[in-house]
Amino acid sequence: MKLSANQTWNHHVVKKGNKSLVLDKIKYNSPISRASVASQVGLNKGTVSSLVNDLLEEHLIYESGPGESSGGRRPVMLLFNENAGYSIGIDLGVNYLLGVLTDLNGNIHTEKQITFKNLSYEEIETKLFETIEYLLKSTPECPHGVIGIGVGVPGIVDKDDNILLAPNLNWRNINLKEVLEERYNVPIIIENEANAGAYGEKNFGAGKDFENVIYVSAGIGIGVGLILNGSLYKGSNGFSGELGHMTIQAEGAKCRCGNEGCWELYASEQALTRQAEKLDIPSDMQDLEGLVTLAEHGNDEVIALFEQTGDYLGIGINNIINIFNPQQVIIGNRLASSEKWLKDPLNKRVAKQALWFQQNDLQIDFSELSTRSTALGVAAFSIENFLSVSIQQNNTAQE
Amino acid sequence: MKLSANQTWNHHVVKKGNKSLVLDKIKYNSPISRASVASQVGLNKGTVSSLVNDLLEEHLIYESGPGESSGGRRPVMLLFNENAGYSIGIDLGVNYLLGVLTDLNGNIHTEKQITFKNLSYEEIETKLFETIEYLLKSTPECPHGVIGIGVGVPGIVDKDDNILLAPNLNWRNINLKEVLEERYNVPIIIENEANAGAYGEKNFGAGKDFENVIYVSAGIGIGVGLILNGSLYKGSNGFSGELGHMTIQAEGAKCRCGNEGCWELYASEQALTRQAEKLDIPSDMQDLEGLVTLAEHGNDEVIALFEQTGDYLGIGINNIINIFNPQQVIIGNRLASSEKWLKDPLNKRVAKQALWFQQNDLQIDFSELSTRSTALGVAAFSIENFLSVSIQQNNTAQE
DNA sequence: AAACTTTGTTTATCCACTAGACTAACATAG
DNA sequence: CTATGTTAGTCTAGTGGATAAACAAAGTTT
Repeated sequence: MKLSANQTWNHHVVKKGNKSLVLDKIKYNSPISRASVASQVGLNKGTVSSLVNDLLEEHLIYESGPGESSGGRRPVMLLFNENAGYSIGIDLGVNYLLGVLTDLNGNIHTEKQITFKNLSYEEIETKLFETIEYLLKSTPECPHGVIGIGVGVPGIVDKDDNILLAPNLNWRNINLKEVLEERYNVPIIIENEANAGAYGEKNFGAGKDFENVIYVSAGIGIGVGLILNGSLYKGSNGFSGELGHMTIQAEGAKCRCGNEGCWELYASEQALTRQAEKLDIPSDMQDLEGLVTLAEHGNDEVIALFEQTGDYLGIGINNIINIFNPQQVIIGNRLASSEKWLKDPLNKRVAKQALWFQQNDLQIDFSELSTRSTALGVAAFSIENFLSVSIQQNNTAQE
Repeated sequence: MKLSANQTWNHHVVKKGNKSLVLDKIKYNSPISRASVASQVGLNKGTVSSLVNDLLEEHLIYESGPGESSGGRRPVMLLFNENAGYSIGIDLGVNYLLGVLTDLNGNIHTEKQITFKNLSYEEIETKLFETIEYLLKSTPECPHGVIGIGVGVPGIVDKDDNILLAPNLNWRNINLKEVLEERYNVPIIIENEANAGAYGEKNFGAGKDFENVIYVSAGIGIGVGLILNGSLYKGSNGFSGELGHMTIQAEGAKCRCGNEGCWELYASEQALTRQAEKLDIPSDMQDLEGLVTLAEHGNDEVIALFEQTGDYLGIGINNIINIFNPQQVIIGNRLASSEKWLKDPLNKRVAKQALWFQQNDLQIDFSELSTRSTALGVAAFSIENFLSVSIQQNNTAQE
């Protein structure tokens, strides 16, 4: 928990902080008794009892039957009520839309995916509404209902959740947040796809155990989500992580961004398919899915292409390691499906070039949530927000 | 203020937090009355009175005479007691040693610089002791004496303040912290030179007003200090910011680190002097100082060399902007002395290539503290540490 | 001089945490 | 089955620090 700027410290803050500690303890160590919470968190038994009662009233936790005795009175076990509310997360891709309805632990309750091509903003908006409403209808009865809707988009999102630019969708300056807020009247979060993916993996996927995680979203382009000291770093305007346009080849190929030698010209899906055009393969096999099929069938040229891409991925990841000294780098998004061929050349490049001391305690993994990282990530933002606000509000709402 | 892991919230924390708020208010807005502190910080008048009394007892602040009346009783003005203690900061360079004694506001009270060449570790240690003892002797009488010693080194420092590797000094695995702790019995901080420089500029120099500042220490090599969300980011083992070994030219020139095309091969002092060797200039003018002199005299070849270096600096800084979306990038260390010739090509490169939205609210500056960034930075670490610990201790020490 | 303002202290009250007593509910030994 | 010991959870009194409001001090304004 962190204090917002210019806020003073008082008993309110203390209670909120401790309540959050207790809730977290229960969430990640359930089932657990009040006594164990007290001794593990370091709070007094009475304090824990009182906070637990609050949390029970708010339906954020519940009591299950008595647990095993360890030589005395049997404890009442407490569990996090993952069904106290549900969160909607939407991954809005360039030619697909993936919506999930999750409980408060990120378990998927309903999932809906549609694909499309070359739709206008209005048409996509309609599809988005349909998806959200489908998910809303599928929400089970629960104390808090749908606690928020999050949308991950392949573009630049500023501090006020405005979509400044989504090149592959041809969007500019779109205030999707306001539209959704008016229509659904729940908290809305709009976030860059890579940031969301990073948050998804950090909360529910491969990054659960680490504090410094860099998520490389390798899709048509490359975006990067930065989890530093356990929380998402967004930069001063929300534009951090544009590592796709990091120069790895001075005086290299021209990029549409105006720069030369950008990483994503060498290591993205786009780079892969462009190279594939030069090969002697059927034109309907020149997309990622086609190339994967060909590689599965042992096409050496295509496999070499994947390996080259893996190598270039390694160059950028080596830079990432030097810059951030992370505990973990996760490769996600579309290219993660080609782990099989990317992994070895990537690891080889890093092993060869990364400074020796950087290679200790370093882990390079592929996405665990696969195509769901982003959708689960934005769902996680809402959940996080709900839990902290909920704890605050009920503090003041008490008579 | 941030809570350390696994700590609970109680009255103590509240008091510490508020005391810190009050002290900061006085420090950065002095002279200021109790009443103003209360209304500006948002605390009750009585609370402020009590906290101010604590701070007075600890000599961290003092009362000056009465201020101007604004229609009622005249206020008693409070000021931060910058002379409550002094901090020693040492910049241990490859061939020089700069020591400063500063007050708690980073004002330099005593300064001592020596230069040397090719000394062994033991010899440098002796020089270091001499400098420290000189500074200790020059410390004025004050309530808290010397509150800490910090040393900035040109190398890799791990989480435990061990100097893992300082290539240009030929040091490996040196525990300077322990040596100094035993000898001087005050808190010791060892920090990488770039991290310290970043902290120095953030606290006392060009970066005072910003929360996301990237400090590029362009010396023999390149190191980078990262101030993210107002505090120094060190990575999971303390090895962040090795941007000197960021690849900007895949398949480029070989670096001693084992990698190819590292930034510092193109944009450091080393890069500059290596290029200078190829020019037709006297060999005793081939170091940075000589090149500066030649450039001052209008040597076109040398000026072109500086400009090329500025351009390459721009490439890396463009990467930095894409990665961090900072409010400010500061170029410091030895190359900052050549601002005159580096600035334009650097800015041109960034203006041409950085994404348009990244260029808003972005400032690229050269060091304000010039050669003193690192020394002041390590001094600042001790000060920061002293003030927070001091506030804590006196909380418990009260009878 | 009287009335008003502003500063800073004091007092009473409130809130959340702690320590420790107490009650409840179990296990185990005899 | 009873006595004793152990663990879980609640209750009570006490404490620390914050707040609100009254009050005292020291001005200015009319």
